Amino acid sequence: MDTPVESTRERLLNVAEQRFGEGGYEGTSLRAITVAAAANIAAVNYHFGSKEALLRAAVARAMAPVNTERRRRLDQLEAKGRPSAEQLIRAFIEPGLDLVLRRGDRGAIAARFIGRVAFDPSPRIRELYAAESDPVEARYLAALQAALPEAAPESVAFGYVNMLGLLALHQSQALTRAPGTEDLDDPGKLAENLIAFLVAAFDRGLRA
Amino acid sequence: MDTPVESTRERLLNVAEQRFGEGGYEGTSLRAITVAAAANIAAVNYHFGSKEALLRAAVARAMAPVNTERRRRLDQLEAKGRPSAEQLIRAFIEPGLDLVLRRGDRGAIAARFIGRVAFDPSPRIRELYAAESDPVEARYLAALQAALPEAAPESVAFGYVNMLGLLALHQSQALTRAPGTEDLDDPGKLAENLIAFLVAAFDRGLRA
DNA sequence: GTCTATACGAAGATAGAC
DNA sequence: GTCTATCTTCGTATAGAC
Repeated sequence: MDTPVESTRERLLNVAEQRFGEGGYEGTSLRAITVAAAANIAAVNYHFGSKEALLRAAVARAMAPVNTERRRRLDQLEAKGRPSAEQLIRAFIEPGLDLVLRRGDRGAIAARFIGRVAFDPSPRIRELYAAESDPVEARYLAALQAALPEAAPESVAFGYVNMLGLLALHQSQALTRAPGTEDLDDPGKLAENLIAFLVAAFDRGLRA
Repeated sequence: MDTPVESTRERLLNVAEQRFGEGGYEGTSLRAITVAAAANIAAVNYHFGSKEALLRAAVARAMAPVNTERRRRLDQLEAKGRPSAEQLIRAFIEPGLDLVLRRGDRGAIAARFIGRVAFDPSPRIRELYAAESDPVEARYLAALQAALPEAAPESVAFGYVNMLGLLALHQSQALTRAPGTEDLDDPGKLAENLIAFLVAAFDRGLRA
């Protein structure tokens, strides 16, 4: 087997994912990233163009498998008829947490990174995340509305925002859990707890 | 009537609340704050000691009325017997959103600020927020557990984290709402929708 | 006690030589 | 692709005016 050395570009993306997830975008210097990636200060500018473009590339790379899996599950569910709210919530949450389930620490780092980006204080940065998750968002909203015909469209949108927010919250805490919730470090348990919480809220907590 | 001019210290706190809420802690420079507050660059260091100490003072000032009101409501509820989950959730959420309800734009700025601090990428900063909300947290957890005797303690803690997260999410969006949820700009409607969402999730979405 | 002017070292970003 | 030089802006510290 080969042991292909990671390219400078890949090392920069890996380190950026880790450091941006730890300290946020503004709180992480390019110098810290390039030192940890054993690259020159100017390498970021060469490979990506700017600090923000590096972030954009890292978000796109981290979100790609999540979006692919969500699309796949939606296709599969819709091929069988009208999906239930629970099926849709599961199809949304599990790909987000599978990052942690299936890829170990590497995936947990990616999850934390994604969660942090989704909650970043800067609108510019949240828009990056929104742009990456937009493609499937409209499909989820339409399917959720069909599954919950009695709920007002604004209520369904409200529930979707909450689902996105709670997923990002737990993703961003993937490596730093709050006291009293340590047993949620098991990503499978966390997924089931979160899905149960959201299903109850969608089924009975949305207004007409 | 007097029209007492705000002190430099007050102007710095007001501007910090606004700018930190807009751009985050790392994304906001002391220079931007001092210029907007018509103060000298060294004023922050003189009045507060450091940028972080300014943040700490702003958090304490913004959280004080929220904590006072939460304590008052808890006292009142517990004087009447064992409060329900819905009563407890309401007593937690409403003071957080009343910032917006009762104090107009000034309150919305404070709410956004608090929401952003609660989700800051830096653990140091989140701890500032946690330290300010800690005093009432233990009382809420105990009361929620009593209201939901069949739920496991970890599940109650999980629900509490979610409640805190969703409140912070909607607080931080106080001035920048997502498409499709504009009508939640009415803080009263937002509060009722959020409470209904959480009550359903607590009552039927927590595991034993 | 308050506030101002000024300076320092670290960091972000980029242009151009190699 | 890499490295160096350079410009700007950052948080902080200090000396001294009012």
